[in-house]
Amino acid sequence: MDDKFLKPYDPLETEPRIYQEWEESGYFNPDRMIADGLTDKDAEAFSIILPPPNVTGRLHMGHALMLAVEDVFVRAKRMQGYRTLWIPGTDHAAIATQSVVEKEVSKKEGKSRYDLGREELLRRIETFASESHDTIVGQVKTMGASLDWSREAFTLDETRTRAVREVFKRMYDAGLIYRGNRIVNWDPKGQTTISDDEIVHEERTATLYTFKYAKDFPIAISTTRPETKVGDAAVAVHPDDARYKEYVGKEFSFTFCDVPVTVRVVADAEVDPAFGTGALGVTPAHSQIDWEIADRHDLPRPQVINEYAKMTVEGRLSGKKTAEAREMVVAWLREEGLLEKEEQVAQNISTAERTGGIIEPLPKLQWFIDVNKEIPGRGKSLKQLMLEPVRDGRITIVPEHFDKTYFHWIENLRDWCISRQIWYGHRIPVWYQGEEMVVGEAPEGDGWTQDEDTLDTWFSSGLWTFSTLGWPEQTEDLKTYHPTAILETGYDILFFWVARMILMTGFALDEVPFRTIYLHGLVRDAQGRKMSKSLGNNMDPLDIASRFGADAARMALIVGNTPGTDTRISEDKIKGYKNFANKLWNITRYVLTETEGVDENAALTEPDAAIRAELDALIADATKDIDEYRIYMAADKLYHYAWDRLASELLEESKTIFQSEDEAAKVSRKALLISLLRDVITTLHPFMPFVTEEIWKSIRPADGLLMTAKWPGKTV
RNA sequence: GCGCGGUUAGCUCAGUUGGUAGAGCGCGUCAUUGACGUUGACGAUGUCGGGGGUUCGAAUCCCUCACCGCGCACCA
Repeated sequence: MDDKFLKPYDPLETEPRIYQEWEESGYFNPDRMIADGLTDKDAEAFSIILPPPNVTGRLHMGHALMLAVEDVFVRAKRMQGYRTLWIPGTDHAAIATQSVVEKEVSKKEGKSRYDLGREELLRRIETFASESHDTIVGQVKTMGASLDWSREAFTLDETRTRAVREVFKRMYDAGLIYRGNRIVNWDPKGQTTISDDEIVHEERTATLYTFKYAKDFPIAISTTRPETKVGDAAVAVHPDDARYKEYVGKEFSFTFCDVPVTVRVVADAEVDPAFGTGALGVTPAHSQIDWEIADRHDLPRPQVINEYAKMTVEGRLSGKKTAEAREMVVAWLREEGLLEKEEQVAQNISTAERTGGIIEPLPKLQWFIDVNKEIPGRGKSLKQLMLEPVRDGRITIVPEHFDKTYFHWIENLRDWCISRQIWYGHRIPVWYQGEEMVVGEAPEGDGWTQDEDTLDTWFSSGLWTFSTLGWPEQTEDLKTYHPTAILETGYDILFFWVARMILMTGFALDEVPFRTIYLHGLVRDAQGRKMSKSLGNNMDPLDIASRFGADAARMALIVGNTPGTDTRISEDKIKGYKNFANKLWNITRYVLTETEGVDENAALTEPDAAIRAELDALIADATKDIDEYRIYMAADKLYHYAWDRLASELLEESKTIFQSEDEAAKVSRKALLISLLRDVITTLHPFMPFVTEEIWKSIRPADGLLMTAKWPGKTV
């Protein structure tokens, strides 16, 4: 027996060494598996593309969960003989990464991005991104992820840029991408537009003011933003509202807080006659809903607020911030005796997810993807392209009930604003010269200027399953591994990302990006709180791995964690699985000691054969659990078998047998123990790859790496 | 407002097609030079949120109510 078993299992010493062996073997790469005859070249493919972590710093426990779950599937399938590929990568995460670096620069040097300039800021971001990348790769390896590093991708590298430009051009040519002047979500703090999904609603109390524009104006209106009223073009009332019927169609001009304003009274069914005075002051340029009302009634759209959330009108409000302007307008209303009522109301305010800035709806010339337009030659819209595969079962969501959330979101989807006024990211592939415009690749010759804006980061992540496989080239990888088998990610990015992948893949490849969406929940602390910097309850996967081992962290994240449900993690739980690793270690020590030199193929006695059959049944069960995405159950079953059945019962009763005079029983039991241990270690490998691999070296020294061993009972 | 999920042992959660409730942690008692104290044995605690229904039988299916959490939308 190996001397190493005389000491308790030491994950810290073992894990990095084992990972290095795996990497050096080259077997994370399926081509190598095939070349060495470990995988059949005609075997069914099984592929997962790693959701690329943002290069914004370090990984957290949510990433550790993602890696653990995906590695379980990948290792199990690899052992079952599938042609298995798991591709790593990172995401440039445009807006997220740029804000982190901007904050840093502002804190350390007191400089804004405009002080640095585009080129210098980009240089800083790239340095930061590359450092983050290296940290992240190190962390991913620590967790034991069996990723094929030879195929690593980055959302902003050359191949991915080619894919982005190609999709952009095809969508543009299909008339799905258009440039339009529309009201967008402007983040004055980040100085960029953002999509609807990047908005976070915060509940606050606000004052609702009820007043008339002028003494001789017949209708009172209510608003929480009186400063915007200098940009009003209409007052809208419900068509059936008897109170205001006589005014519909009439136009009124007056001076409102030094600003000349003309409003028309219009009838619009969207207006709720029961709210406030039943009359709505319409500010087309600074409210989404009002913009739509303006569409219906052909109203002018005077802009009165700029990109810095400052007033652009003449008079006393000129150049004032909106908050200050609001107070001035209220003061003016009081002076003029126009204010009728003030009340406190609860209000959801829109803020930008990344910067916390309060969103200012502004009309701007931006790029959009039309989700409702029929795709030429396809007879359906992008929206339908997103709905159909989930409806007809080509894509399954685990857990299933999330399909309702998915449908609900898509049905309410509006055109996707894809241009951003930040500098880090894929620059919009459009070049201008005078009236001319070229889309796709840079045109020859001088005098062309590229669009200043960059693309929403989700545009490039939407291509991830096929851009990582080399598209638009028709590569072997693309043919073999696409569609991918599983997309495993957090339910919180179902819309941001998952839906966009279905959209992009449906459009570009007329295919689904994956067959199954496995959604994991949030990892919370022992008290059920979200992990956050401000609470100081973050767990660092590296720290956990160094104290308990990555195997223990993986088990703790997987057992009892059902898809779609948040999970709590505590050091106690992780410690429990560290003990389990040691338990396996000691089981091995006992079996090795007792079975030295015995015939492992000896015939089993009847009772021993029954025990062997019992494990076969359990493994069949656990295999089915893995196939049906219940890895939390598979892990739990194997854990209990190893500890409660194998160690506590079978090993204990073996002691009696080994002390007895029954030689046949002894021989049989020894062979049995060897075979039970071998299969327990094998089937636990996807869950606890390090300790099982280390044990394998001692129990099957001639059989190569456990990661390439055959899964008992099931092959592809 | 619309939608989704949850409510099971002190705590955290499993419970796959309906068949008289499970795990981990914690707690209690006992054991011990044993493969392992990172141990073992034994033990206690449950009107499975309330009510109703279907069924021979419901934690599980249906209806309803309550509370908690989340998502989307949003009233100006």
